[in-house]
Amino acid sequence: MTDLLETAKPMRADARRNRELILAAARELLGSEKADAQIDEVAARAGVGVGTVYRHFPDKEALLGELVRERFIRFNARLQEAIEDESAAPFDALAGALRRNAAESASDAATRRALMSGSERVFAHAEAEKEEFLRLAEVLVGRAHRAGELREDFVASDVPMVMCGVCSTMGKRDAGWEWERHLELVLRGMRPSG
Amino acid sequence: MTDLLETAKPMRADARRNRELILAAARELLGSEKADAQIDEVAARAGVGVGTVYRHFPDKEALLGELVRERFIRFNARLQEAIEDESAAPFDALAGALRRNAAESASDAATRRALMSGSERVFAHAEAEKEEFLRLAEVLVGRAHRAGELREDFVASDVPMVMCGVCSTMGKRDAGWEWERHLELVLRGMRPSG
DNA sequence: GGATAACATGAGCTACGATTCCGCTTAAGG
DNA sequence: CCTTAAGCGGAATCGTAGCTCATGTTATCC
Repeated sequence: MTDLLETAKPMRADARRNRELILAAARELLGSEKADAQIDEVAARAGVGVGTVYRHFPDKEALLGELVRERFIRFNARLQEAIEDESAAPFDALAGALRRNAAESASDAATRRALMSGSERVFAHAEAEKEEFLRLAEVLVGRAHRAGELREDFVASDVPMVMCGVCSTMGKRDAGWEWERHLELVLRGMRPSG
Repeated sequence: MTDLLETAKPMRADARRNRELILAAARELLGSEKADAQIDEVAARAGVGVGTVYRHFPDKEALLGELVRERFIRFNARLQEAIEDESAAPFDALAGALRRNAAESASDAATRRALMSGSERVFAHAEAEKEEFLRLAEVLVGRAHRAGELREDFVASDVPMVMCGVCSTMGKRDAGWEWERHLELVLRGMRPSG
C-alpha cells in the first residue's frame, strides 16, 4: 500500500518523472493493443532503460498491480459520486455508477485482463482499494434495497461479480457481442421480481 | 475438422489408445487444478513421452483446441436436447440448456480458460462446432421469441456472450461469487419487460 | 563549482517451457 | 517368424522474457 503518511524521502525529480512515463507507457501498451507486452517494450515506449523500470517496480507484477490499483481508485471515485448524488433514485445511482465504470473499463484492456485471470500477486497491490470498493458498493446496494428497487437476494459482492462478467465480454464486437446490451440485461435482472 | 469421411488410414491400436490417454491427461490437468500445465506434465500424466504428444498434436494449441472442440460438442448436445424436448415452454428449454451447460463448464476450468482469453489459434480447431452452436441457439431463441417469452432485443449471439460472462465469474466462491445466482440474474434479465 | 548519493543504462545472464530429432520398439500383414 | 513402417521416448536444442549488475550520469545540497 505505497507508503503510509509520506514517510519516505521525496524522490528526485527525474525519478518521479520517469516513474510516470513508465506507468503511462504500460497503460498505453497493455491498455489497448497487445495482450501481454514485455517489460523491454514498456521501457522502450517510456524512453528509459529496462533497469529503470526495475528500479521503480520490483517486478512485472508490481507494475501491473499499480495499474490495477489506479483503476480501482477511479472505480471508487464513480461509486463515491453516486453515493453523493442525492438527486437520483437509489437504483439509478447504482446503475449509473456501473455504467460509467463499465464504459471506462471498455477502453482499458490492461486492467480488464488483470482483473480477470486474476493473479493473486497482482491483486495484492490493490487490496485496500478493493476493500474500499466493496464498502462503497455496500452503501449503494443498501440504499437500493431499502428503497425496494433492488432484488432482496442481490448482495454487495455481486457488484464486482457482474462487473467482471460484463468486462469479460468486452472487445469482441466482431462476434456481435455488445457489452452495453449485456450490462443492461444484467441491470434488468437486478430489479425486484414482480 | 478432423478428417472428412475417414479418408485416413486407421491408426495403429496403441497410437489410438495413446491419443486418448493424452487427451484424458490434458483434461484432468488443465481441467481442474493448474492454470497452465506444460506439455511435459501432460505427457507424464498420460504415461507417454513428450514426443508422443507431438506426434498426435502438432503443437500445444492443437491439443487445447481439441479440448475446446469436445466441449462444444457437449454444449451442442445440450442445445439439441432442448430443441427436441417438446414438453418444456420455449424459454424454459433455453434456460435449462444454459443451466446445464454452465454447470458442466463449472467443472472444466481448462475450456473456460480457453473460451475466455480466447487465442484465435485455439478456437480455429472448433470453428465448425462453434457455428453449429450458434445455429442451435438461433432455433431456441427464435422459438422463445415467437412465444413472447424472451425480450425482443435478445439475439442468438447473446447466448454465448452471457455464457462467457457467467463462466468468467466461476471459481471465485471464496470472494462470495456464486455463478448460479449470476446466471439466474441474467436469465431474469432475458425475460420480456413489463 | 564540487561532492555524493540517487538514479539510469542496457548488454547479458538465467530460467523455463515448447519443440525437435534420431535411435529404439512394436503392431500388423504376409 | 520376419519385415517394416508406424509409433515411441526423452535428452538436447532453441527461443523468449524476466531480471541483474557493473559502469556511467546527474539532481541536489553545501
